[in-house]
Amino acid sequence: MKISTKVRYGMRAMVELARQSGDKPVMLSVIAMNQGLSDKYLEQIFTMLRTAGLVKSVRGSKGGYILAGDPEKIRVLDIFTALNGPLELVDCVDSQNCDRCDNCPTYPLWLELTGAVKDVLGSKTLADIS
Amino acid sequence: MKISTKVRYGMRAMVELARQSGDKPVMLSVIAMNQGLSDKYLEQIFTMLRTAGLVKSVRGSKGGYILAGDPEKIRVLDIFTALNGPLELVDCVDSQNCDRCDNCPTYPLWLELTGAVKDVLGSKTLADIS
DNA sequence: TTAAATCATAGTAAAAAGGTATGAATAGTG
DNA sequence: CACTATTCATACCTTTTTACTATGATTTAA
Repeated sequence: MKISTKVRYGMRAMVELARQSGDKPVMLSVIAMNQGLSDKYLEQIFTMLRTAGLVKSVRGSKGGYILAGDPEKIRVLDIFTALNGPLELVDCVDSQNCDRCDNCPTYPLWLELTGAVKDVLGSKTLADIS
Repeated sequence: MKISTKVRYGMRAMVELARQSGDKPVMLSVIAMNQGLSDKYLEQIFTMLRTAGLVKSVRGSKGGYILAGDPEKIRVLDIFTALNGPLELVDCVDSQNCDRCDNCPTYPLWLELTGAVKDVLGSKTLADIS
């Protein structure tokens, strides 16, 4: 059970974006350079962040990315799920696709655990960690 | 970020073992049957549980496994780490093997998150979920 | 028109997950 | 003692996921 590089890299990139918070877009190559990441891999990550509506892109020369809103309004949980997919530590937690779900002794445990993670991530914004 | 089948299967198996709590050892084939799991895969899982000192084995005919202690004394966290490996959501949390650790904005986040998970798992015993 | 950026899609090598298979070692039972 | 039932040890295998890399199209400022 590990946090993927997409989430880790993307989170760091978002913090950097928040710190650079001007009206001018920031190029991926700059972020990649500062954070020691691959340009191309970061591109994939930012495609996900854009699809999730967390950043806006400016195409063409002098383009780049900007936060889609104030860092205070962007929840860490939303960044996480954009890059990780839905936060469910076990498949049966969100989608009940297990036939022994209703008398499974461990189900409540996984539910509580997922809830604990969601609480931590959901209570913080990008501003909190920047 | 998902919980592995080893942890999930193993946790269920431990609950079953706790419920069958007699002085007689329980055969793996019985647990595998009841829980709908593969015998051979369960064997691997119980090897890990035994190595971690959570169960004791009785070899030979009429053999099987017994809990190494009272369900009240066996922490869910210990079962988890026996099957998952050390609980660190990110490598740098326990072993500081990242050179940007000290001025990494996301490090405290992953630390807190790992702590939250550890709190939930550490505060429960096998008796609590059985 | 050109250069600099994002966008889109495909490919790929390594690791991890999730098992199976084979046989040895051990111990109760007739 | 021989037989059977169990765990123990190891090796193997297939699929999925992870973590990228590559290629080229599209867009836009200058």
